[in-house]
Amino acid sequence: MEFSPSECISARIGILQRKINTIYRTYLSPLNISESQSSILLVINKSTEIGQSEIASILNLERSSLSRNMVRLEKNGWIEKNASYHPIWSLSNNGRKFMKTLLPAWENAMKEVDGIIGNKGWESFGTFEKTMS
Amino acid sequence: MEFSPSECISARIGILQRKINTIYRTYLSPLNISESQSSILLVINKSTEIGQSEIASILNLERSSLSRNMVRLEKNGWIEKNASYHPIWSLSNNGRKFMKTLLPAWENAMKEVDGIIGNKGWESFGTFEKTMS
DNA sequence: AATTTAATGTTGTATATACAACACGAAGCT
DNA sequence: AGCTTCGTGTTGTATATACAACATTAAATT
Repeated sequence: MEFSPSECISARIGILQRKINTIYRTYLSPLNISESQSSILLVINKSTEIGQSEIASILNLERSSLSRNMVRLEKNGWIEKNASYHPIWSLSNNGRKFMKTLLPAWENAMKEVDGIIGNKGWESFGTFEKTMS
Repeated sequence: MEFSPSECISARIGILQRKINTIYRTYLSPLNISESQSSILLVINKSTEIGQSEIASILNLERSSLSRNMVRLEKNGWIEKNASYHPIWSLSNNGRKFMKTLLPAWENAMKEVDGIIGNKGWESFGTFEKTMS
């Protein structure tokens, strides 16, 4: 037996993500936005205009998963598309306004994580991430 | 601005988990079991007998989330409990049999991840994990 | 230009997850 | 003993995710 079950990388990374997302939710839920939706907004905000498949590629999300996220974000009035099929997405006016409250909340979540993991955490995570890319 | 949005730890760890789970699924789905359910079976298998709240604590799962996972695992016939409330769980005969096919499949998933991340990946992940515990 | 093929988006179905609210049971307290 | 409190388990509701199947558009081939 080469590996011990307690080493299970999938279980371990799942535990870590649940811990991190719990922290994020304390900052994001007052704004009525989830971590997943926040991630997508950050991607759109960075690119100004971006195709749906490119968002899926960046976040490694299955097409159908992203499709449903986009419906939710659009329903919340934060994003808009230029066509019904193969849409190019951008933030709506409302969405740009919303980013002004989202970004500070997101920064606070990042700061709390930073206070826990420290430089050592950032560095080791970055090293691990590179081995997966 | 202290952090750049592209550094978002929650988004990044989500991407990594989706990548890893995709690998796991190629090995586990032929056995008709999900990664989450597999993780729980590994925990029960290790402890022989274990309370539900302890499983939740080990995997950092919300009570209600675990509750539904247990229903699914029980429905699949892999686990059994000694009481209807505050149950102590253990593998069923069927479950013990199933572990003989699950463990090799799980090992293959681990080996594929190992081939990607290598020693550097394991070490950096372990370092990161410690900063979160 | 018409047809075929590939890429992309959505819908059906199932699992996974969390929070809130509720239910139950075990200790403690009086 | 009766009541209260706390820990624990389940159910209601919403979001998140993936795969399969289908729909639609774009691209390529003839």
